[in-house]
Amino acid sequence: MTIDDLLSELNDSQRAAATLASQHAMVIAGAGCGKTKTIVARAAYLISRGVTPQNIQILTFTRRSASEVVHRVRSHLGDAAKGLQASTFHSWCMNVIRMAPEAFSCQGFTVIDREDQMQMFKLARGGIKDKEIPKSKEILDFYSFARNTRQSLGATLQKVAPELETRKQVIAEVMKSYESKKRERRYLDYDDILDVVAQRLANSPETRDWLSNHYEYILVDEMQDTNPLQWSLLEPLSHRSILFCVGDDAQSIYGFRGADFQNVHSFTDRVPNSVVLKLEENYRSTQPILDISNWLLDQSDLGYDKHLRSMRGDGQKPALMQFENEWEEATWISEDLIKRHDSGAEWRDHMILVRTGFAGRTLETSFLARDIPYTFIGGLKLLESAHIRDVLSLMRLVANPTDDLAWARFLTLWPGIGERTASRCVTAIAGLTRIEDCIATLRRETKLAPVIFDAIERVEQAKLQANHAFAKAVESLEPSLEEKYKSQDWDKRKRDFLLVEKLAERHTSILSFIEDYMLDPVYTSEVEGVDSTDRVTLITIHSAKGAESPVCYVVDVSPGSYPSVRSMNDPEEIEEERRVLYVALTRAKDELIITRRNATTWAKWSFPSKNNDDAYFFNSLPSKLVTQGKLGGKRKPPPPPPPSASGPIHVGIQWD
DNA sequence: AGGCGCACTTTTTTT
DNA sequence: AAGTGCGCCT
Repeated sequence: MTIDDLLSELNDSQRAAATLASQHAMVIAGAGCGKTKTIVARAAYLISRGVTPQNIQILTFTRRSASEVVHRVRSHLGDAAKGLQASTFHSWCMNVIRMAPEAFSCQGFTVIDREDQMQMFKLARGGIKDKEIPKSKEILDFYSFARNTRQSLGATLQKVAPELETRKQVIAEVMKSYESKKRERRYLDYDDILDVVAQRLANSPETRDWLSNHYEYILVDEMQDTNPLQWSLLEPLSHRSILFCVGDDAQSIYGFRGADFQNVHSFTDRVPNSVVLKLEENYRSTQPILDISNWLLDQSDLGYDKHLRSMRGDGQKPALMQFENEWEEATWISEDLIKRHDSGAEWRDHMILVRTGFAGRTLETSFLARDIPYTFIGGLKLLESAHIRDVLSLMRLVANPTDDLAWARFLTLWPGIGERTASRCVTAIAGLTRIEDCIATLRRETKLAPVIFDAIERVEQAKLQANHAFAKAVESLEPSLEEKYKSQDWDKRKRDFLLVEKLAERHTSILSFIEDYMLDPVYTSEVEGVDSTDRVTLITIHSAKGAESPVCYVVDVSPGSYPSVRSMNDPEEIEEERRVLYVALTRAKDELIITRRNATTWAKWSFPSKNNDDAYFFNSLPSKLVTQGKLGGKRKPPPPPPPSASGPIHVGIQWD
């Protein structure tokens, strides 16, 4: 296929965007208006005009969209597209750091995830007995929000938790302690990965020149969800590289991570000599699906100024189904899926959108019981599950002996060693950077069983090949792990080990393996039923950005859930909830099925003061926009009364 | 004192 | 699924 064929598939506005001359641009595009298509065409166009693929960096939100973009450009241009890079901000920065570890002073660092961070905050908070300071999870959220918005702690607290401003000093102490421990142990948290690069770009003209020389063009997808920290990566490069950003203010759903939906509007102020282009024709959905989505935005006081027009024309009205409770809802969805599959539909054409990972669990159970093949995106990630973390802890401490979170986890796997003993061992080896020194010290000063040292040494000998190291680690830990998980799906966990070993084949270094899968998650449910690729997608709305499906179920659109009871104090958060629902509704191509149920007892009970019904987005939903499903909540007939007593009962063994 | 098993609660959203 | 709290055992 030639570039002209590709361009002729676009409409005028898309083509104008894709073939824009060398100028910074912000493309504002509604849901389903061909954002990905335009980015693909832009990249292909640039390459066809002689730009070296290596000099184009595409930044997307998830690894799925990254690989999709590259795949599509390749399918149009073939080998000419070789070397084209698309990645998430995090994996991009990680690659940059790997290109020149010395320039960023990041040799031998271990990337840590949220759970590790929380563990550290827990330790940092531990010494303080004040009951009024927030939980470690909250402090972590404040910390990360402050860094992503590049605000001071004071400004952050004022914004997200004004009632805690008087506690600022204590909270600051906890954060300082976290930061110094993090440095000592050579950890990089998710925010560090971006910040390290951002700091160098800001302070080292040399680094800035070196990096901007790499990129003639930077293409950014989902611009509305980028935050100030991410902007501090783009801005310095924009002096030499040309930015091409695509986004939709109405789909901004990462405010909790510091994104501001206004940023697509302020683009021309922030970037001199830039243009704004708009894509307004929707090719994804039929008009009735867009009618309800448009209606939802119209209800907002914020003027989104969005009216999606379908190029596909009329279609089926969305269905709104009412249920008594979540089990009834899950059962109906499962049975509806089976009905569709029986009449010839493919599983893969169905997507179930949920607000929380937790909410997916009931559906998961229901699918498992009925043998409906599915993938759950946004659920538990393979490398985050307890048994894999156990094994990784041994690999981590070998790769970075100052990693005492790993030491603590590894040591407590052995019988007779609990938190206390482990922490004493960790103290004994504090500051030692060579694994041999750690082993020697522990042998001398503690009474750890020799098998423990054998385990470490065996992994040490295999550390130059990640999959071998993993296999050795599993081998040594298997007896302990079997004991620990024997009543908890041990067979399934055992299968996961083989899978992770396979994933590790592509990697030599342990640290690069861990980095990669930390930033590039594999979900636990992708692992099961590897045989079939025809599966239903169960997905959180936040993970569903950019995704689409012929048939979409949007689950639990009930009072108290949209907006969520937790957001009702803050008008900004309510608006974000509205956008979350908007994203969900606009994923559907042909059929949209919205389910809801009576407010959960949980919501009513834990937030009794809130009137869920007043804020509910569908309160004034015009009935002509949907087909009301028959009320699923038919009450069961009352059970028959128990029979009355009919004489004494004799129980016991039969005597002959 | 420290380890460990058991019952109980508790879930926003992600890199 | 994992965290917390409690009480028993070594």
